[in-house]
Amino acid sequence: MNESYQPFDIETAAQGFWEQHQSFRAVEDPSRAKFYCLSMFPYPSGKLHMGHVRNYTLGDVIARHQRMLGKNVLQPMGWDAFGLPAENAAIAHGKPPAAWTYANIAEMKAQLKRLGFGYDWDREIATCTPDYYRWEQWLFTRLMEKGMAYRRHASVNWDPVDGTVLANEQVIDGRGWRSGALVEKREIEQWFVRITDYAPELLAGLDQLPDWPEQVRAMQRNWIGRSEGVQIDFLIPGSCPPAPSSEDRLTVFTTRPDTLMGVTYVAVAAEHPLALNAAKTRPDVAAFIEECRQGGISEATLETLEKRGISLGMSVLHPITGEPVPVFTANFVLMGYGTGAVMAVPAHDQRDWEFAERYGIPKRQVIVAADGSPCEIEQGAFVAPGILTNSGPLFEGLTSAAAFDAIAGHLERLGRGQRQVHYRLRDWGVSRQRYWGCPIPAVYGSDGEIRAVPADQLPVVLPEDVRVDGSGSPLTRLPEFFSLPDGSRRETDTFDTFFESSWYYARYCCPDSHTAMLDERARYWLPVDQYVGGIEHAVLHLLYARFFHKLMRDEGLVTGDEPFTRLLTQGMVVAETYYREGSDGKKTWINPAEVRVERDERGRVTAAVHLGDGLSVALGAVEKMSKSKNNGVDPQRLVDRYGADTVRLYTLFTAPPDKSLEWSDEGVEGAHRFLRRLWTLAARWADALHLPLSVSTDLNANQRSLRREMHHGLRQALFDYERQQFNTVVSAAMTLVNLLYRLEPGDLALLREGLSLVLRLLAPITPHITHHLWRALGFGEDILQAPWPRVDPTALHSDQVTYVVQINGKLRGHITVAANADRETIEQTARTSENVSRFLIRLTIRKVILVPGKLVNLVVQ
RNA sequence: GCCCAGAUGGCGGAAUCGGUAGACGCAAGGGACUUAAAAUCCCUCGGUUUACACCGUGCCGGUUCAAGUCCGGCUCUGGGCACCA
Repeated sequence: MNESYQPFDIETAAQGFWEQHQSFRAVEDPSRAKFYCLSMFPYPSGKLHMGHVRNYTLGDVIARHQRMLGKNVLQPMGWDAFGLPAENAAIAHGKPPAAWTYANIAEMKAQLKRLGFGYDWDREIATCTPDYYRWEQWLFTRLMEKGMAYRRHASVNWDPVDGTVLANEQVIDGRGWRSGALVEKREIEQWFVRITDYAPELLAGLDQLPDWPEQVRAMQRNWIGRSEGVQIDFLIPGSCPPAPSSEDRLTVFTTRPDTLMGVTYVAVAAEHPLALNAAKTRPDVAAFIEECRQGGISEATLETLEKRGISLGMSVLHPITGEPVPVFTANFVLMGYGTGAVMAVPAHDQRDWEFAERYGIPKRQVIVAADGSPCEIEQGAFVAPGILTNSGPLFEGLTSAAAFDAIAGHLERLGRGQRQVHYRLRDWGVSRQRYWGCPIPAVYGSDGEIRAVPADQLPVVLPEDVRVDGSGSPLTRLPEFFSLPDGSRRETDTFDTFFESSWYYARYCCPDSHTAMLDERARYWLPVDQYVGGIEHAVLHLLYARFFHKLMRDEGLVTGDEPFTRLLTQGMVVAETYYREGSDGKKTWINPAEVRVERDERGRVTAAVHLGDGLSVALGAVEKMSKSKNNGVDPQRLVDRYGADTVRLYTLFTAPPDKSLEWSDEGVEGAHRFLRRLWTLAARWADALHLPLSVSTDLNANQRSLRREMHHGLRQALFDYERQQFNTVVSAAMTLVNLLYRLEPGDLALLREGLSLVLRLLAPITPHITHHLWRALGFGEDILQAPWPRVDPTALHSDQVTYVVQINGKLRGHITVAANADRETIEQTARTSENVSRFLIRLTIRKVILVPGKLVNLVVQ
């Protein structure tokens, strides 16, 4: 066996072995338990980044672990190939998006292979191919027929200079990213899918997902945002009550009907009909509405705006008192949520309070604290539930909860209100006015009718030979695409790219099915047993995919209600940032690869120096690897230098999967050092291990103790595999290797056992080196086929136990007693042990806490 | 602004059910080997202290024989916010 570790030779050989044996080809086999392990497929941006490497290493470790446990494993890979960056590249470099995308796919696929991930490449998918997207077009036409898809007006970001719709990402400080023009909101007709019809089920289903992180379920729960409230009508004076219509009343939705008696104004969205109506005669209102049209549509932008409004100069009638209530239009009321109008109670809602302060609107307190504690509403809103006051004979003195029912019931009897369940979740707007996406399969007839493209005319193929220049979608300039012989016009919008990523997990089961979206193979493999991906997808992607699964279920395509049984959300990869500040205050960011840090004698970083010019650079914050901060580390450079196993080991060892991973070059060096140590250990004993075992199975006391340590470490590693805490799996493996270094020629049996354990424990993590050493040490042909290791319970047995002795909870000593010692003996030994007894002089023992096998705490006074 | 996380040595992190804080690794310091360097091996490594001991898990308070872990109140950092994927 070679004395030194040569990762490139053994990694190439191992990958050749797997390819030759088709080790990762997944074949349906009803007689075996299946395991479907899926990592979120990448957008083919050009090169793998460290986030990909981390994601796919985690997925591969889980897949290989399950394979060694004997499961029939499916682990596929593909490409989320539609999207904005391809159009940006087309604008910047004049490359057609399709060519750019396919070139990137080829490059990234080679990188994935080089990292040794065990994918079944026969099932590879690229979402930009008609074979794939035709089926989501087909599903959409089914949704159109069912009324699940519909058209309505919705806001987009509009760049008035480029004359194009902008993504939120392309709006920077309220301006278009290329033109620099102030962005406006524009209302256009768009396609929506009724995800809100499934809101109750999407919410309830979260309770059926015990193996999802609670954090993700909480985020989805809040996103769906179920709230119980009351829809309340405020009549518009002068209208005719006996003939109710939407014109004679202003309807608001509130979750706090108990505060109804404290309403001092009503606010409507700038796009609300009442506001638009007032604008016809009021130039100041028209100007305010115009002002509200400025700026982007993202919620973060809208919610951080300064709260402003203007009176519409009209009043509506309070549904119970009949008093007039002034109406404002305000920039914080969203037309898209509820009824686009809210009742305002400044005394009991902080936003209403601030608005009232600003515009001199009275505050009327109608709730007091239930415990009688004072609350001064001039200092701020009192938002907690409490006891009603100033609320008239019907409601005075009720609790908030009782008042909810009493007021809601009263309004219902009056015909002025109705209890309702609302969801924060909005219907999914799927239209994009972009080129590089899946064409929406709809046609607008010359008769004005909107039709779905018939199934036998699918797919609607996206033309790939186009010029993209950033001024609107090229499809709208391609009559050969949109103009149909019968005079009708094809839809030129494309789908949101979340459409493709919402069902790809199912298509991997049968990527070659040409007659149906999914076939019976999907019923074998689904649901996905383990899904791995970034926490940033906690809400949108993971909610849309759950929704799509239910849509496909209702089409009879899949069984089961949820697509992903277990979810692992990995943290981000972050790194140090370095910069230099120019005289104009502008920062130039310097890549960590070009920087050397200097440390003081205690290892603290004191300075950083540019490798090029030797001059100092400033240290920035530790941030997510990004182009803008130039702190990305190219995984390819590391693979080239250390090999795939080192990169895999490092990403797993350096942080727990769900936490952010801070990059360190020295850490990579350390991971590599460990693999060299493993190699050296194996090389040292390779010849001896090939001899027939002559060592007796009777172990001496020292060997029994070593074997106990070994199985203790193994137990830890197996436990951590189950809970997917791979950083401590690696720690346990390192501890085992350290232990094996202490063994001598007389311990060959232990060495053989220990090495076989360590190699199998590491096989999912560093598959290449373990593949090689398994064969080199004569354990077998293919470590993938080896049985998963098990703890030998007899190895763990010991007849002595060490106890910690505390006095009043402070550590004072250790004692060792027989494993079967009784309570009396343990206490006696603890009291009289050397380090302990001197602390007990002149003190009385009040109580003794004994935790069996662990600890004695003497409570003294 | 709203929702969700996180904070432990110089650094990444460990501590499984409330029971020895700092496993494993990195960096640093000292030493061995070497003509030298690299590699490798050995020792030290939270703070104060000669020592005994005391202090120490973001901050303030509480529960408990015992708190990094549980409870209440904060601070700061990060992720998401519906057209980035």
